[in-house]
Parts: sequence; structure tokens; C-alpha cells
Amino acid sequence: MLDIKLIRENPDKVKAGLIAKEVDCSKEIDRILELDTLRREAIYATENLKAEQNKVTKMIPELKKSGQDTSAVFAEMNKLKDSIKENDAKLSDIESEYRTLLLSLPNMPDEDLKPGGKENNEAIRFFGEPHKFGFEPKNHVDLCTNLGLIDYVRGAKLSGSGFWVYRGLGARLEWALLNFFIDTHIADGYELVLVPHMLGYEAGLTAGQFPKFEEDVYWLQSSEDSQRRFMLPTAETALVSLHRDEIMSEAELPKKYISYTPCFRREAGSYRADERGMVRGHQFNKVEMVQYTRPEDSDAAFEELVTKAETLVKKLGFHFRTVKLAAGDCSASMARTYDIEIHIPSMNGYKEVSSVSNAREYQARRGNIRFKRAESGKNEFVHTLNGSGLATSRILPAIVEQNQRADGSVVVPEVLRKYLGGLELIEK
RNA sequence: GGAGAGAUGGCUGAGUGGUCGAUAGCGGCGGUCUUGAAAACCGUUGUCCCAAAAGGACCGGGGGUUCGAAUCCCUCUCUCUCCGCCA
Repeated sequence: MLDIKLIRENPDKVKAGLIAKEVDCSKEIDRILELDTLRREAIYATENLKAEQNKVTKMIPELKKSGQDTSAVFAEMNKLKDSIKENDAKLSDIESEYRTLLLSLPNMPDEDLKPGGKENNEAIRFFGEPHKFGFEPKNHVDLCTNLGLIDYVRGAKLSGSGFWVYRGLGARLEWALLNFFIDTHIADGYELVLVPHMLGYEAGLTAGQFPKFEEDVYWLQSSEDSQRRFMLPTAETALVSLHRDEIMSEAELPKKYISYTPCFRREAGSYRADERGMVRGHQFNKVEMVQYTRPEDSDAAFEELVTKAETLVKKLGFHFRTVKLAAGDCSASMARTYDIEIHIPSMNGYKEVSSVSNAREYQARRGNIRFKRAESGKNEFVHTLNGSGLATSRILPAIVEQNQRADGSVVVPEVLRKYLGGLELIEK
């Protein structure tokens, strides 16, 4: 959620910022400004009436005590009550439209981002070189199937397309990756948190998925609306709500969390020929990193998260590039995002394996997540940041493709061997 | 699943219709005393709306009764206890 003061004082700047993000919210913003004025007028009117009511209410016991006739006062109060009710109703209409619109606005992009979409993304760092093969490399679907690591057919049998089954060494390799990630993060001082995989509406609202993207997640049916839950699309949704409606002390910041969860996404209509196999499923495993920081610390935290993700990719032996996303390619809630992409031979290009973002105050405002500044005693919104560290569903195919040998066997990355009983080679 | 009891400020816990935004204790902060600390004593200490003052709102959420609600009624959510069931 954006700060209404910013919108009020600088509507053109906000409009321009969102246009850089390729979202034209000018109409919404104009309406928000109208509603903001109406809202404040209504508050003023209602509060004056309430003040009057409070004043008279205080006098009534004394009038009664002194035996005076109170019926005229009561009649007057009834009239007051009616107009208060009327005004309150008007105010609540205004506020509900106001709030809905305000919640629908995306975050403002950082000023140093290039405007526009994907085409303006900018690779800012490279590490290593794309792997070269002395033979015709196979794609990960064939490799995984031949080696018995992934069972695509039975995945589809169980749950339809977009699902797969990890089997045997494939399952163990997946688990080894998760363990490697988790151990690395713990060593870096992050707290491991295991969260529910089904979340209530408020969590989605805070993270910024709702109200706009309610259709992107899987909802669980329930007869009671208040009990309605969805399967989390990323652990970020849970971790960002961990401190919702809390005021933290300045000393406990930054909060550094990691969580492993499966992630559930509908991915409606997004299949493409080059996204076979495990690149875009409805369920995948991910270790997510989230930080809550003071505003002045979030840039450094962002760099820390990017570096952490890069280090994991590096340790697995991948060539990668880090891409600074243009404003329009950052997701709605985020002020800035860097993607880390690795080269997957069969996809003949780079695929995102981690996405690190700074939401700045956007999520904190939605979820009312604050900290008390020690010096001033004032409450301020925290900044929230998140990053994948990492999603396995693209790492495993990448490992298999990049580490394949001519005979179809796959070399296990060194950092994973200790999780696989020292296994060095996966072969048939 | 059945029966019952609760939800009050950072915590504990009073308050059952009229200066109650709320008694008290603990904790926190500031001070006195002390070489320093502890103890003791004194003071202070919630959040939000509004540019601010004035004012208003907030005693789990929502609704109602009343001139007036933390207090009465309805409803939802959550917590606890007992029984049953399951792991």
C-alpha cells in the first residue's frame, strides 16, 4: 500500500512511477484523491457530532440528580444519534471504496530502475561461462526419466499435468539441495521457520497477492467464508505475515528468516514449449529468505540477499548472470527486483532460479508491521525483503543437464555429496 | 465431534450501564540517593484518525439495545478445561 500523504502531495510523481511500471493508475489515483477529501470532510462532520453527543451525555446524570426534566434533551440526542448514524454510513461507504482502490495500487518502483518491461532488463553481473559439451547434450526430461529420478507420467496420473514425482535418487537429490540451502542460511544467521502451507486471506492481502491476484492461487473450499484458506504460492506470503499487526523493538531488527515450503501456483495458461518438465509446475519446492529491516538498512539487506543467492548458485558450480529488472517486470508489490538466472542448455537460454526483491514499506503498510524507533519513540513501518534461496525445481534440471556426461550419467555437485552418502555419480 | 469457561494496555489482573482510556502490581523509561550497582523513594509510560490545535476512535472482530456500553443482547473468530475420536 502506498502512503496517502505521498499520493496527496505528489500525485504526478506517483502516476509517473506507476506508468514506468507499465500500469496506468491515473484514473484510480484521481478518484483516490477525491475520496481522500470526502473522507476527511466526513470525518470532521461526524466527529463534531460525536463531540456534541459526548458533551451532552456527560451532563445527563447531573440533570437527573437535580431533578430537571430531561425529555427535551433526550429528543435532541435522538436526533443527533440519527445524523451520526447517517454520517457514519456515508463515511464507511467512502472508506471502503478508498481502501479498495488504495489496496489495488502497485508499489512504486525505485527511481534508478529503467522504465518499461522485460526488454529493458539489464544484466549487471556475470559469473563463469556457459557450459560447453563435447557431445550432443540431452535435455533434463530425458535424462531424469532415463535415470529414474523423476516420474512425470505417474505425476500426471496422480494430479494431472504440471505435477511430477521425485523418486529414489531424484528425491534424495532434491532433499540434498534443500538441506544444502538450509544449512548455508543457518550458518549465515537466519532463523529456520516452518509455516502452515494453508493461509488465511489476510496473509495474501499483506503480501500483496490479494485482492488483485486471487485467481493465481489454489483455494480450499469451506462452507464458512472466514475459514477460507489458500495454498501458499511462496513462503514469502507466510513469512511476511509473521509479524503482521506487531510493533517490534528497534533492537530486534533486522529479522532474518528462511523457510522451506512447497509452493502452489495455478500458472493458468502459461505453458510454453520450452517449459517442459519441471520448469513451471503447479507445485515446487523452495527455500525462501525474508528480512524485516529498518528503512535505512534495506538497501544493504537487499545486497546481502542477492549475494547469498548468487553464492548458492556459484557453489553448485553454475555459470549465472544477475539481472536488474526494469520497473515493469518487477511484481506489483515490489520496488526493486534482481533475478539470478542460470543457463539451461536445452532451453537455450537463461532461466530464473532466484528472484530477490525489496518491497520497502509496501507490505508493511498493508500488514501494519512496525517498529518503535528507540531514539524518538515513534513507530515506523519496517521494510520487508524476500528472495528465493533457492527454488529447486529449476536447479535440479540444470544440474542434470549441465553435469551430464556422454553416457547419460550425471556428476553430483561436490557440495551435495555429503548429503548423499558421498555419492559422486548418478548412473543407470 | 459433545459440554463448559474465557478474550481488558508490554505482562499479570480489577472493573457488570454514567468524568473508565480504564484501579493495582510487574516490567520499561527518567530522576533522587550511591564511587558504581542493587534496594528504596519520586515521576513517567498504549495505539490510531486528523497538517496541527481542538476533537474523535479503540477494552478479540462485526452488529444491536440505550440519552449513554469495557459492562446488556446477537454473531463470528480465537484460547483454555473436561469427555469422545485419531495420531
